[in-house]
Amino acid sequence: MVHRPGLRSHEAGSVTEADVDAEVTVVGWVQRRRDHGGIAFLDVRDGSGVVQVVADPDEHPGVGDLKMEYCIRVEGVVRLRPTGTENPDLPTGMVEIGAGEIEVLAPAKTLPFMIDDRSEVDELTRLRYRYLDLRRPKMAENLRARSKATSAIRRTLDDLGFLEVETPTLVNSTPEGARDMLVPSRLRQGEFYALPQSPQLFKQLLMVSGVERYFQIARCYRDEDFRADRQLEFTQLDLEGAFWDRDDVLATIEEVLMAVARDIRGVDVELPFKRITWQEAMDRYGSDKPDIRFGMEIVDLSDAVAGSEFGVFAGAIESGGTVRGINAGSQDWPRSRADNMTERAKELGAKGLVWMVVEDDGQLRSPVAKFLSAQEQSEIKGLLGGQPGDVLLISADTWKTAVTVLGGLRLDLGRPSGHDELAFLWVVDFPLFEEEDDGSITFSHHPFTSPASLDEMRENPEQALSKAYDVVLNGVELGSGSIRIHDPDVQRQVFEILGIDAETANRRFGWFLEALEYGTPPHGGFAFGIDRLVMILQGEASIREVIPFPKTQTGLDPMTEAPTWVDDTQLRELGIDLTADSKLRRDGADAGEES
RNA sequence: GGGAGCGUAGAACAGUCUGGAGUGUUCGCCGGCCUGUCAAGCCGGAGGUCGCGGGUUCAAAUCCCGUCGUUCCCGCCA
Repeated sequence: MVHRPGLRSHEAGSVTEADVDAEVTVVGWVQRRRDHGGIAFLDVRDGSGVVQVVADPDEHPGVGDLKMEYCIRVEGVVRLRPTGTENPDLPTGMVEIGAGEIEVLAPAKTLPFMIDDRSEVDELTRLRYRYLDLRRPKMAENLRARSKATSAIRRTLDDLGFLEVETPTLVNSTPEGARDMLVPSRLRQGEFYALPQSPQLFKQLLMVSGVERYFQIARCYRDEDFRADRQLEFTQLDLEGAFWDRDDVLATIEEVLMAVARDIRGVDVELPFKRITWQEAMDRYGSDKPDIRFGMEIVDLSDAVAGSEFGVFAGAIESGGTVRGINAGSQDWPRSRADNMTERAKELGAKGLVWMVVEDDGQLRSPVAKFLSAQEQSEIKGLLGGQPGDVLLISADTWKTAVTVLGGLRLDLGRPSGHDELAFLWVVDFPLFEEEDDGSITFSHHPFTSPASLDEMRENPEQALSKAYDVVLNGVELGSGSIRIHDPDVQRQVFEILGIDAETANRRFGWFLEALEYGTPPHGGFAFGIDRLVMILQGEASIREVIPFPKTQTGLDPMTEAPTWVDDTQLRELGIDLTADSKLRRDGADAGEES
């Protein structure tokens, strides 16, 4: 099947010197009009690029009416631009089209904002007119990149013999993990579906079903607060393989990610990706998703200050905590900056922050210097490699808080702003469980993750490792996976450790436990966020830039104004009553719209 | 749930700290001129509920309180 040209003979961006003297028809939007009175230039843009059309106003008296973003069709003859007027910045810059016939296919209203990459427009306005925003070259390129990503994923997995299988998007709600997006049932009043947070259990069922290699480009939903890299709905590559162990999963994901990076960036990522254990990631970078594009690693200073007279240091160590530091390098360090960093440290959970500046003479300038012996100061400086001008930041706290705080400050102070470099990283050997604030135990990945060792899980669950792994790109968690539990008895034990008693487990997951009873192959898989991946590959700071129609931080689509109120008839069918407060606001909003 | 920033013409901003007539810049829009531009240029013009409500004041875009919207962050996100 060939590409059908439709109304055009040539794509605007593909007209070249080879087409000189050819009669061509191009269609597209008027990017710019430069009207010199006796001659007028039109930049005509379609999906492929821009070509210059030259019109004589005597022959085309209407050319002056062609405003920006008018949709037009131009017939004409391709010719070389006169010497000296070529535009080397444009792929079509050697040629132009001498206009024969110009037809307005559709006029355009005055634009709410300029369709170019130069103007920075408020995001609310962009989203209200997203269809215009998507015409901007950068956004059009982001759409294409996204398509390339899914295409590379499908091609790679198809080659590897994977089956693309769709799983339901109306599923059971589960109270664990993220808040579910709920959908009320009409046929079963009072009951609710949930939109899936991931196809987790269905893909495991597919392993039981004999689908040995499954994938799906799956829309997933989590009803949690927004961030620059979080929306209510997002798209994941979800995959699973039977008779697999960890390295089979990692190698497959590496193949996929390499293919996507190659298709979008044109670079070959080095395989295999680096690997780091969770413990090492936390110790060195204070994060389970380290950005390894820069150093500024966390250093353990506990031994150097164990006997210190400085109560903050000594106290932390005596109570089982630790003292850690980073060398933030050469920084301007006025009092205000120091205060800001201290505030930030507190925001990240610290009680305070010790800062030191290495002076030209090697002395440490710090509010706490007077509490530290010369030897302690010297050891701190030595361990952190402090050179004159360097700022040293030290946190004394529990291990978790100390490394997390320094990890956060490290990102604030050292993280590269762009995404030119692609630093993929596997984080492996995650803990199986983690402790909640109330002391209870919860899973760190999800409750279907296989423990690394059954004995360890039973005897020492707090320390037990899991067969879970994350892939990280430039400090962003792209996704995670694990080898799953395929033995129903092990699964029941994990539920029990999590405080889910047998009766509850059977009620909620009995159907799944039963499925595991029928010869379930060992299996494992992975899921990564396509939005986040494309965001980084495109050098964007927010996933909204690579999602065609995203929502604002309060879950609003400014264009369609979703979500909207529904009337009582609809609610009655669903057996749902609004609270008095919601009703008031709804009826107030309705009245407001009518007036 | 909490913290911070922002909200002034169709767009992006300056003006707000230190109150004094809606004062200004760039782009767009309207009209005119212009035969080689490519973010064309030149001349002229229109366009404002300073988010909204309240307060202080002789006087509020500016100060105070509240509220709405938006962005970023903390919590949250298996």
